[in-house]
Amino acid sequence: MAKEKGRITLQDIANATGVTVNTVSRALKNKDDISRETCERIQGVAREMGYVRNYIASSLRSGRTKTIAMITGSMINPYYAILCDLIQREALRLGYGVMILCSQDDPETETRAVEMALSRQADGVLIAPCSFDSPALDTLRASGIPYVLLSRFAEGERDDCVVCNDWQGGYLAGSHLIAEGHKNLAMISFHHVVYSTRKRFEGFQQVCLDAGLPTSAIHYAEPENEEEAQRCLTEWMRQGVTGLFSFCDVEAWTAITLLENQGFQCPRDLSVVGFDNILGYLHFPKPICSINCDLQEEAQQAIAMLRSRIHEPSRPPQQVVLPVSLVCRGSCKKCDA
Amino acid sequence: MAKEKGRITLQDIANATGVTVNTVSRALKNKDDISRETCERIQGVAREMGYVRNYIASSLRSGRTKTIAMITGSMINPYYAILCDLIQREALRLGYGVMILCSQDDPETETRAVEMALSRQADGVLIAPCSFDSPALDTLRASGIPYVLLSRFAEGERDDCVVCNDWQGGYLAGSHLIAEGHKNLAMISFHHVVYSTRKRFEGFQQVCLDAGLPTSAIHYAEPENEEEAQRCLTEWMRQGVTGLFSFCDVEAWTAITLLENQGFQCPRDLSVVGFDNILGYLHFPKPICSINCDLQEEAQQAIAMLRSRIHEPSRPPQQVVLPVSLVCRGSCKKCDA
DNA sequence: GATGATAACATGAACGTTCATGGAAGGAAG
DNA sequence: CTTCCTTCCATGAACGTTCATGTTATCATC
Repeated sequence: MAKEKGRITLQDIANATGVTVNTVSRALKNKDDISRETCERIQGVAREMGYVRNYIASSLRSGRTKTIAMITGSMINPYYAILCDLIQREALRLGYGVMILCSQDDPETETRAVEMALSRQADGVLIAPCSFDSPALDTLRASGIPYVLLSRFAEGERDDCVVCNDWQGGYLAGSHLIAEGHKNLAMISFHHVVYSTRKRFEGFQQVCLDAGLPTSAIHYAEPENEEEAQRCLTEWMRQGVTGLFSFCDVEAWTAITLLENQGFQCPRDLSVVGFDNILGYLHFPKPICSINCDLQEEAQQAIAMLRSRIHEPSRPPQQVVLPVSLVCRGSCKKCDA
Repeated sequence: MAKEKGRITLQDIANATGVTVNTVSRALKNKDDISRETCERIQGVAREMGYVRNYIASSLRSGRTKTIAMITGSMINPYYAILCDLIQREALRLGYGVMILCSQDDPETETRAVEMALSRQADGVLIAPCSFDSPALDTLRASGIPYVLLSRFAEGERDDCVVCNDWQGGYLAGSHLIAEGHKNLAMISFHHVVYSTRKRFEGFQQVCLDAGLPTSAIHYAEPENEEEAQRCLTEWMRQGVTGLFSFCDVEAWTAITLLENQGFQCPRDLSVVGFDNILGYLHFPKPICSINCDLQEEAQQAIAMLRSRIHEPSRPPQQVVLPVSLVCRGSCKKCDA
């Protein structure tokens, strides 16, 4: 039954069933214009012969590859790894393949990634760009390929994007620390991811001001490395800071460890709130309060938006901002002072 | 210069330069049979027009897609996320795209993933299968597509594979604990990944026996969930276990946290050695002794092996076993007893 | 100056699908 | 019986590239 060499093609099935390739194609796609029995007979033979559709040939003719590209910084970052996993899961469910491309936060590599997506004729691109003035973004916009920005806002609202409510997250984090009685707070962010960091701090700052804290009790730092962070944290402890908001969970963890190196303990000496709630996904049971964004929701929304863009290329850009919530898990305690 | 609609094709460049598509194709591939000046002229015009090769059309004709599929359980597991990142990085360097497919350790989804890889005409597949009797593996073998097993041995050495030395890792972990004076040891593995778990325990057991420990001082458990793990750990502490070898770092962390819930501390009450050394990649500074395998080496070897299989489909299967080493970071201390 | 070799391109077909039509058979309506 | 409409399938072309094979010039060789 099977051919001598290579894979089974529509022609092989056509020969075996006595119809033309076109009829086989339509039958396998369950199109109308095919009698029920012919359709079932053809599908039966196809299954029996172990046919798998050649998407390359299919794509060349139809112009659709049923493949999307996901461009992110690095999957060594658990946040992006989880997001990629969820994106891939949703895509597979819808019959899409996902080509994952990591830029390593390097603009040149990011451009190569975009070119790879274009040359592979991806139906669309999901991208968490390195920065807003990324040349890769320009290439993407100029190419005409559908795309959706992830986890980052673009300026001017000219792009489709899905993002969590960074501002609200910062507000919630601060509000939790304040509710626990803390009156001397700080935020730390190791890498300055322009948009997210700024928005999170703005929300954090706002709740502090709303609670009547003086600006002298609202600290902020963007240390370049662990040594700098160490010095910064030590200084904050000396100044009587009792509540810390960290840009993300990984960095919260780092901060806690750095503090423990100095003999401090969390939450005894410092209450800490993180962001992303990745520890929930990672099943690391170490309890860290965090701001949770439903990444599965983010993944599904992103793919839905991309698909709508694919089917309606000229619709106006949409921005989806996902709500966040506080997950309280024990890295915070009531302030004694 | 640009076309009205759609992308630039070889035909467009041919029209612009006054040669045929074939000549353009050869020029862009730097083939011989093209004069130097024509070649450079064509490449210049192509660059100017913003041409990107349509790999779909290219693949249909040539039979090569320059795309590989990577099938793994889940990228929520940092170990696989890191591996995927490194694989992708190496592939991009060599001009390959990577379609990443996660099986969620579900055989049915894994089969869908293999079918996706086949239908997309991937040049080859890297797979860390759910299990050895996975039906997806049978489909893969029957399809004739080049593939390499990752992180898992197959029985019978009939497949190409790249794996780290699990046995040696277990031996090293045990040897470190013994060198620190521990005489009552245990190994814990939450999920029983058949091959790796068994090999790691065999190595661990061997070094214990070599050191003259009685079998009553070599404990082992495969708890199904955290409650069971909790009971198990508590029991071991009661029995005087002072050294623990964990299947992987994530689980080591879980174990440590479970112990801390009971008032125990690491390394004060229990010395712990993990596996995979993912904390090094994740920049989580929490010090955990671990067995390190060079994942970048693993990624490069895997891709090299896959490419050699692609170019020489009938060569005998190869097995590469990568050496491991102990990374000592402070979750162990000398035994007081 | 006839022969052959080589360089530099052109020509036509092919990859496996899908799209746009075409057209035969059968039934219903007038 | 004609006309018209379905239903069901066939025919031919097309997607953009690459492969195998032709076809000229150009130049050296004897």
